[in-house]
Amino acid sequence: MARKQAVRREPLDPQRIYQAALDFMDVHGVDELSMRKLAALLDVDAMAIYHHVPGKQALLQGVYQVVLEELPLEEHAEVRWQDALRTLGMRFYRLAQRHPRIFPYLLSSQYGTPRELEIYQFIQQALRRTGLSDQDRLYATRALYTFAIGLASAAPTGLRLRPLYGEDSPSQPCQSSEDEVAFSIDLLIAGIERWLEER
Amino acid sequence: MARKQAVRREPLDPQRIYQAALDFMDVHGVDELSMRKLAALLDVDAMAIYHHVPGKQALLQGVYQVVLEELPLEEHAEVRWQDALRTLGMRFYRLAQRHPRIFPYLLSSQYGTPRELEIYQFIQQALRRTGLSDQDRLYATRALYTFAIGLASAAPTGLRLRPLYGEDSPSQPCQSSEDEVAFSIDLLIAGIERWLEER
DNA sequence: ACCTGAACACCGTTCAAGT
DNA sequence: ACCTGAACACCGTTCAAGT
Repeated sequence: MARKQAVRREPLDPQRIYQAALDFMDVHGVDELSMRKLAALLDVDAMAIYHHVPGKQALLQGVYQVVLEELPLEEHAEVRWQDALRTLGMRFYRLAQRHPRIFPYLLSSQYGTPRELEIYQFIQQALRRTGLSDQDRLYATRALYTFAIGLASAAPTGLRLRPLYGEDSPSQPCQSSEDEVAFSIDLLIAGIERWLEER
Repeated sequence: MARKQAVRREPLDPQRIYQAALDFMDVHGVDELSMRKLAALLDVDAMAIYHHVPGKQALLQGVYQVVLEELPLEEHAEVRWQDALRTLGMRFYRLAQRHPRIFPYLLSSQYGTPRELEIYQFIQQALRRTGLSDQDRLYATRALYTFAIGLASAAPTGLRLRPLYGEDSPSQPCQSSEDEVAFSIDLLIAGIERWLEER
């Protein structure tokens, strides 16, 4: 007991709190998390957390930021914009798949994180190489970003239609796959290419 | 007081409960809703609701279904698939705009409603007219549906990036518009058309 | 500086009881 | 059949106090 207290005495910073919350939610789901349980997990009084994180909303935002930081964003400028976007999309999909219980929920919590902005700018940057007009590039960026949000929200649970189909309709779409996501991204890229040809 | 009780004595059915919850959440947001407040709104003891709706999760699902039923789905078979999809997309966008406080949240509540399935099948039906293979049509349907979810989740709040930009960057994307959504949908449609040309 | 503990104003939900 | 009211096991958060 006294031993346990002695073992862990780093003084509880935001990163450690976010990480513990993330780990817990990955296992138990978003609804199960409470400030009190999280505190117990960190071996600390419930209210200690409030000295490092302003409240629950901020906690969830912090977790979201931590998750998004798992997404690699190095830019290789020599790469075709099509490949840059395809890679980003697939990575984003895999990230959402790694955290299926929390991604849809975090997306709904209205306020963005800095990392989200970086992703947005990455897309914008890649599209700069297409020669689209400013207006069209803005629109295309948002189309891609919107799609990514849909992907994160829907992919983990197979488009949320699982409970509506009977078990016995194997041809129905109950699992998303890498193939499918690649197809979707290519659809958007092909749309942009066609727009470029016709402009 | 006794008068008030006399005025409203229809005996409280699920539809009326869902509608009251929807109206409340449109004004006050999702987080503000509680079973107790909803009961007060319906002029009823808190626990009366449980005789018509199994619990809060079911309540939210019911509300989601009610909202989605606002989306018109009549099929005009003679219309080009491109136009059918464009119309559906724009209507879905406008619906999300009419309920900006609740759409992103309802999307995150994991389990689908029957109406969601109908929308999915509407898309599938429209794409049947393209001549895509079964596999490709399935993929394309899901790409479009995924995009719709992103739209509903992101559009109401301007892609959730608002707080990340300074007030003073007018060129930045803080409002989605009909134009922009139309552009996005056309991008996906163009992608499908190109796929058809190349197959 | 960092953490604690009691307290406040709520929750969703169960269950026995009322009419 | 439909509703009520008390009770249970929780919440997030505030605030004064401890070390």
